[in-house]
Amino acid sequence: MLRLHDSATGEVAPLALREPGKVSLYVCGPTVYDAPHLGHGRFSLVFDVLRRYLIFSGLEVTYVSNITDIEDKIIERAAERGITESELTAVYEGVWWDAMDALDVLRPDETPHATAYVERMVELVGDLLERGVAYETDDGVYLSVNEVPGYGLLARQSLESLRSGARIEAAEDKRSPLDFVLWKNAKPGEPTWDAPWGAGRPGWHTECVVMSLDLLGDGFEVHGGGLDLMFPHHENERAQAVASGREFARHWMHNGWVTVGGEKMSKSLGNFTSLSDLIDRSDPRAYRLLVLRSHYRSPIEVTPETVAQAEAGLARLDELARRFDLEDPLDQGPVLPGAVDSDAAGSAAVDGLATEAFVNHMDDDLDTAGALAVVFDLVRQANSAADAGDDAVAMQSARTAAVLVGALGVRLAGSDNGEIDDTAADLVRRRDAARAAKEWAEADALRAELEAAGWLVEDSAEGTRIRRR
RNA sequence: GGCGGCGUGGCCGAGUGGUUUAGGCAGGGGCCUGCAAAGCCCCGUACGGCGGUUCGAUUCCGCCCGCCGCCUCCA
Repeated sequence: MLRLHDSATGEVAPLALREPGKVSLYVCGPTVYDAPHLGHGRFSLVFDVLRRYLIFSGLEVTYVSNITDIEDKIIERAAERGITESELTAVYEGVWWDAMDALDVLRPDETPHATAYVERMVELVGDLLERGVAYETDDGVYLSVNEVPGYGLLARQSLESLRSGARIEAAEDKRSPLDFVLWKNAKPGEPTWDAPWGAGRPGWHTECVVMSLDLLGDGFEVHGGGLDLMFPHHENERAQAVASGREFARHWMHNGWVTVGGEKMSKSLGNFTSLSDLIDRSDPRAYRLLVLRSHYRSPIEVTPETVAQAEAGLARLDELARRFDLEDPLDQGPVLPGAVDSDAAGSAAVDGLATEAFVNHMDDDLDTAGALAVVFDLVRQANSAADAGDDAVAMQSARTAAVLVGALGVRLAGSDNGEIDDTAADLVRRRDAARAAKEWAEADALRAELEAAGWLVEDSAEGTRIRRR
């Protein structure tokens, strides 16, 4: 059984299901006012891996991740560009999904948009006002954190210590500096929606509260996001839910930072910050492997060097797929638990011990680095057995490696050698002839020519093989 | 000020109270190869510092040093 770290308790605990066999995840998605950066990529990959692993474990998974399409920054950015908010968000939502597809992140089962849920948010705020836990000011409606049981749970600090650390000016009409806005009263030029207490727009990520509870129901299993969302973003979501008498998420998961030079990545740093840049400059699978190589709660360094290391690891996996002519495990979507005991190719079944080791690592709060080590051990075993002529063992290890790596969402680029054009094909023919005639100088020259054209050249019993590099 | 995280061999990065050990990348030696490439085999004996607990600590405890993060809208 999967055990996960819970940000609310700081402890690793078994995933508690509402209903046997089913699990629901809500992951805070992007605010679409700009292109995604590496941090967005990381959380998407982390929770995609979780989702795939839950499916691999045999659970029926419902995965919801929102698009926040109304927010201060959206309004500002749209105004700067002289376009409407919806024009702006349409553009960046498109960029978002392109990046997700490139990373092989599965589309969520539902992707609710904040603007489609404003009515429900109005109901929630109305309910909170009725219950007397929220109050109106000239600016809007605020939640009174003193009325919320356990406020500070995710910050893991008491209300008192939070209050003492508050660096904001004790604002306007707020009763407590920690009270936060649920509804912002209308300002000229801003999008507004009607509400009984006055037109305006939603405040503190009320959409996540409404959408998660609407789509997944009370007490859904996992709520996740980046570490920076823990407080105050998620704290405030929880506060709204709890204050309205609802049971919110059972587990809170937060992934660590992407760092650059040891510091939290920020938009002003480095040129590797854009997710699209990374995808363009490197094998998109490299980022997944990079994310997988470290624990999801640890910071990761994304540098040209670490990306290159990941690509080198990928090359090793691809080489395995090529050697054993393995199918891409992702071709049929997420890898299902049946993959480990089926015998689809009519070849040896998978390595049970290795699979068990893999599962043990993953069940331990997603020790993907350990799980990956199991996979690489299998790669070596497969090659080693094949070198020794033990094809049955080799095939079993290779198949197991493919299934397990597929369970993590890593695609194998086995047989895709790139299109071999006529010029290259001709060079290959001439090289084979030269080699047959033992004209080594000529063969070497032809190899150099192929390499200069971007081909990776390998000799084999069947003759010269080339593929794109 | 409050709260939290981290410091592992050239690099990245797991893990553990003690028998052999992560794993990847890079590097050295070897096998294979016409030469390569790929693959395989062998090699580095690492855990910030100082104490403590212990038969024994990188792993537990304390202190120190260094780095990083959160404390109102940042994944």
